[in-house]
Amino acid sequence: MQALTPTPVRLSEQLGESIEERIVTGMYPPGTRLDEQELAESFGVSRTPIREALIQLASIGLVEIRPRRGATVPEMAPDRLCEMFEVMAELEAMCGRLAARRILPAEQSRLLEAHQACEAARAAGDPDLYYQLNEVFHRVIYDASHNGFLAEQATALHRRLRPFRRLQLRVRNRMNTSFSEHAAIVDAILGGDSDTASSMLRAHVIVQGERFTDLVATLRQMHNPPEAELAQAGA
Amino acid sequence: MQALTPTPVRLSEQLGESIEERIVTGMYPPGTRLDEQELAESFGVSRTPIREALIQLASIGLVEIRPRRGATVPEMAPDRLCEMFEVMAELEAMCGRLAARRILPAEQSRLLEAHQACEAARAAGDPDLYYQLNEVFHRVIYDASHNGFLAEQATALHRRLRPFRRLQLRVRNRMNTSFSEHAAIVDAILGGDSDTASSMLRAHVIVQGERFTDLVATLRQMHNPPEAELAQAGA
DNA sequence: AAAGCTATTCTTGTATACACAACACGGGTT
DNA sequence: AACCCGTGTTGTGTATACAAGAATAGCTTT
Repeated sequence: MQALTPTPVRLSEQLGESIEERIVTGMYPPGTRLDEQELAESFGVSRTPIREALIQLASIGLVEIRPRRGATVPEMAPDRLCEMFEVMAELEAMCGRLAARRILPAEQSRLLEAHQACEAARAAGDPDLYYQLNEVFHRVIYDASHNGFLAEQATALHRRLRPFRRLQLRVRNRMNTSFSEHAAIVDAILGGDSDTASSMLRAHVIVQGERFTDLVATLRQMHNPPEAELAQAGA
Repeated sequence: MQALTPTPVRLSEQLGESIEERIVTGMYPPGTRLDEQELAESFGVSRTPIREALIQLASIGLVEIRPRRGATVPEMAPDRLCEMFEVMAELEAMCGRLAARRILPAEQSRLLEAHQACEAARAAGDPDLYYQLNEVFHRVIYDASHNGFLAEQATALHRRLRPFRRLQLRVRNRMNTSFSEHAAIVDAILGGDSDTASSMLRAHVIVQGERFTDLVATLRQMHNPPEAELAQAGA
């Protein structure tokens, strides 16, 4: 049946990514019931690969499956989200600490490039572009830690927090402060100062999870699909 | 068909745990091909729940699924294992740091109880019992961090490293050194010294991942199912 | 005899069918 | 009128059937 692609890979894998996309973009806000039949029809496949995708997403924590009661998008309590940011901060700090000690010349170049790319986006005042390049920047640091498992864990959690980060980039002039923090982080890593790199990265991430009120506002915004944002951009 | 229980929970869930058990106990050593039909017959169920269990295990990293080529128990390269211990050490350190600041009176009691239970096992020279109580000890610290997400992550990784930890408890007098390290950790946490708690826990875990030769030996032992152990227990 | 190609077989991936539990709705009773 | 119980419907959980790709073995050819 294959409604999506000539399927060189597992269909359930692709479905998982599609469903994940629908969750993190807010198309399926927290609390949504994920009916297997509906999803199956929506994707033009049978229930089997849908189930497999849901199980996979459930084991990452992106959906919640209760026996005989189906799958739902879990409600992210604000404190839960803070916990996740707290862990993210520590993972990033660890990446920075290791990267400062282990980074290779080629990676140093990549780090500088990523940083300069962010600068361009900041100067242009483009939050969406900055958001995208910011991901690259952090990913370079993950890889420079030379701990593949750590990099995987960090990437996974980063992806899961993606929607929240993204919305927070629009508050105040977060983009500018974020960029100046990046500069200090680059200095510390390139200078081999692992302690500074570590603590700066921790602080860089934690600020996003610390502002409770911002966070709650962000969550509310996710529940009501971003009409305000669209209106803002459109008018 | 339900060969296992009157199934109050998902069958694939239980099958996943059973298969996980077979993997971590060495019944399915790294590199083993996990044939869906064989597993299905072995458990007296159809392929469907087996597939779901395998997918779930794959998303935790406990098995590896390559499209159209089936599931296998991944070969754990020693450096990969070191990476995992490095991350585990950092998670434990974070738990300790937070626990030292946030632990409640009731949890303080539980920590002391767990520690004293370990002491009993150490005095009795029972590595298996010590191993078990050691898990409880660490779990108390995870919970005392009052970061549920962190506790989940730490528990998951701990489980995944279980078989390696377990075998390493038998080398030298690891049990005794482990216990004295525990004592210092308890002091630091109860004394509210988060920095000490953090660095002691980091060191406590990292030693297990640092000794490359021990680790390689452990891996080899996993490939040749533990006949020595069985003979020891049987005779 | 060795190498390459083809056919067969075995296993995974997907679809469909069936069973059973949970929820909803309606009728009866207190 | 409100609450309880039974029945119907909906949707999950498991089994089975079918299709397609990958591995293998046998055959042909050089």
